[in-house]
Amino acid sequence: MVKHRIQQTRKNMNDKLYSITELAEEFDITPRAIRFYETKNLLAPQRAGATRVYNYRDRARLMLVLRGKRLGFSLEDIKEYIDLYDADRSRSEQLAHLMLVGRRRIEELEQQLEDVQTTLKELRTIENEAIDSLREKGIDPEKAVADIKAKLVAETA
Amino acid sequence: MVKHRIQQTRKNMNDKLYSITELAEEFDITPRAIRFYETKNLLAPQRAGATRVYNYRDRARLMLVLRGKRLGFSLEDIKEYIDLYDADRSRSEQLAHLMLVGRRRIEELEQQLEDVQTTLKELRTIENEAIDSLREKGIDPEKAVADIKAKLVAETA
DNA sequence: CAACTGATTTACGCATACGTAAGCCCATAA
DNA sequence: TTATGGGCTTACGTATGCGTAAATCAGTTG
Repeated sequence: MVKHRIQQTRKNMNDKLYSITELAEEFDITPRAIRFYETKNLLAPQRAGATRVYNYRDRARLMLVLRGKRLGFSLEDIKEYIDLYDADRSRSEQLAHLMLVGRRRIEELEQQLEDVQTTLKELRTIENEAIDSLREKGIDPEKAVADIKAKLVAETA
Repeated sequence: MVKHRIQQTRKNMNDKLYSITELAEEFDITPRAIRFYETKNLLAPQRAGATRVYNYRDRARLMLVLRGKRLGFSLEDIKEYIDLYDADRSRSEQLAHLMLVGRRRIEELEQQLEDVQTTLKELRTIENEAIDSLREKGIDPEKAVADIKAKLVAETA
């Protein structure tokens, strides 16, 4: 029974449809951006008349796009990446192409992984040094940070 | 003696100066890009007359810029990051600010680390599936990839 | 039925990150 | 001395990734 309920739930999830603004609000982007991705062939939602209607697959693709953006890839690169998912797996030439393009991406990402780890180390070192310096001055680092933050917020207003 | 020689070597390394094209060629970018970074205050080489002369510190900064770019950061963000290195460590307010900005960057990079790892997993899965599919078809995956690669190179020419 | 909400297209605008001349200066090799 | 190889500045051009009207249209509400 429980299993059945879960199946139902998941089915409902997968059947769920989204408007462009729903997706925009969920991912904190503008409808304009979503439409722009469509012009770049990153999305292809159904239409109800002229109105775009997104299903869970469209939503998943959008999430891939946004992750790609966080990684600093261009929309063109992201398209190539998404195409890897949708690539025709029947022809062996396509499979080989998939491997080729995928491996290039993997190399890039391995470099990026290294860069991120290096930078994280550096930033944590800087942070720890700052904490030590503040303690030596008899200042509570956390309080100092909170104060600065409050001050910056105040300046914004 | 050996130590002395090492010192000498390092001293020579540190004293080494570079022209703009030398740096450009070393990092596979254009002199124009390097000059552009300077207009954005990411670099500030000495001048011999009008000619830019870069020392090892300038070179290190350039490397930081390029790593930031690989991470997908804007030049403005990169400047903020570099400024963390050069920040005034004497005033406690500066130290607190350093912590604040550094922590924001750390959060971003932790998200990015997660994204990179997730994407790498997905790509490796895709690659392995492609390899399996090709093997099932009695095709040597490595040869297939090499063939596709050669074909694409041929098309370019 | 008018007004309001939310969606669509078309189109111009804008910041980022350089590319690409164009024109000029300077040094060194032939 | 001429020319050839950098380097410099100024300035306009360009691709990417949307933002921002402006005008329109369909559906809902008072």
